[in-house]
Amino acid sequence: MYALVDCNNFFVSCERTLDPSLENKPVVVLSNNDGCVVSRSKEAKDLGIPMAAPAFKYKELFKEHDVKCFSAKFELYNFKSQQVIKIASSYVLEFETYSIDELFLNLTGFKYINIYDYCLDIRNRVKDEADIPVSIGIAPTKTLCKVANRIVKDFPEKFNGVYILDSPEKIEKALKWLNIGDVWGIGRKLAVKMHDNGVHKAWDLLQKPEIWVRKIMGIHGVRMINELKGIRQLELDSPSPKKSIAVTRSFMEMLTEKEDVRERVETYGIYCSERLRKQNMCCRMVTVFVQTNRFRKDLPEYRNAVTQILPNPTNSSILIGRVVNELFEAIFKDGFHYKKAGVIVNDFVPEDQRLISLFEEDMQNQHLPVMKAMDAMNKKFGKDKVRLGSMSGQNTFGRTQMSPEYEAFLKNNTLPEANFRFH
DNA sequence: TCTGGGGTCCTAGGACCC
DNA sequence: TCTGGGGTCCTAGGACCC
Repeated sequence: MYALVDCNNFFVSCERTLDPSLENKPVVVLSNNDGCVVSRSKEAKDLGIPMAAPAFKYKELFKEHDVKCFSAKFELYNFKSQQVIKIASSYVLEFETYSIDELFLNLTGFKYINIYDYCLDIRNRVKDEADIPVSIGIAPTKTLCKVANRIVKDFPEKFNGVYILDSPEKIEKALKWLNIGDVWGIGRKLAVKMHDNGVHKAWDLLQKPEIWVRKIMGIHGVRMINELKGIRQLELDSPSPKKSIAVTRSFMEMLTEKEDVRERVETYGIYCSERLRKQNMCCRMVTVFVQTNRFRKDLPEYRNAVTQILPNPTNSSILIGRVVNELFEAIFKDGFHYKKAGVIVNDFVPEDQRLISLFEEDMQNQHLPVMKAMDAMNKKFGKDKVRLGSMSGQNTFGRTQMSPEYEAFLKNNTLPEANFRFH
């Protein structure tokens, strides 16, 4: 059996650890620029605030019900996440950190202990020591663990935070209850296709011929039906090195000046380079994209992206900045209101295993010592304290005022390196 | 006025090779 | 004039996840 430990309303729960008076009140956490709702307390969900709701549309509702809003504080969330992982994973020999607020535990071989009590103990200790409430779903496959977790969350008073989904009877009952759109791996598009074909509950999918599933969903679908039947298709993964790094942001205000957008894009390129160096990796491909505000139908729309393959792999901010600049020149057009831009790097090679083109000058090794020195200084004195001339160093997105509790938190905690897919 | 960010994997189709 | 077939590799785009 596997267990899925899932933090309840994770970002909101983190906020509550700083300010316990938020308990039992509606609370939301907002994305960068305070644009969207990315985490909601139960009370906020009950008010009908959907996930990813644009904050501006709900201003009135927030006011009316005194919903507490917070800007995202990723340093805090990472720190709390590490605490939860450390406690929960200490109970097993093998685990997988699935995301910032979820981890799978391998309970295989736990024959002679009561799994329910064991997991209840995990839950209580995480609550006591990290002050984060979690739900635990236990089942023979990862996909069924997700289902079990869903059941825990939907019937809180019934299950006390832990539910085991093991017998065929329980599984059948659960799948006849679960909407197809709530199955792990069914997104919005697939849910529509399912409904069009009379598949409304998870159970309905199991009644479809495999050929059909294969055609509609590809290889995912076949894996999914087996997982739902309790036949394991997905193992626990060990952390794999990243295959791409992206820095993309919406701008607070729309930008029309070429130089303003250029400065942003170059800065994103430099951030990508820094993150590459942190992993001692070089990239062979750089992509730059720019786009206008897709919601403003009254303004002309434009979006474009372009990719370049580098002759020599690099992680030098200077070299990547230069490429970003060229690519930016290739796609930027005057006369548009730009809202978002980004830089993505991929196709990685370790710093010490680079293959160099015979014909192209290779500056990587000359730059590297300077770059590493810059990184060291920024680590010591603070982000962007030492930077290239092309960066303005201005903060690019707004944040609400930091609370005294958070200031104190930042001061008192050495923050671990993030190694997650963020939500 | 105001609408997130960062990832992974799969597939179809084109280019190219023999 | 008529012009095969199979394989690989790469890429763009689409789907999903949190």
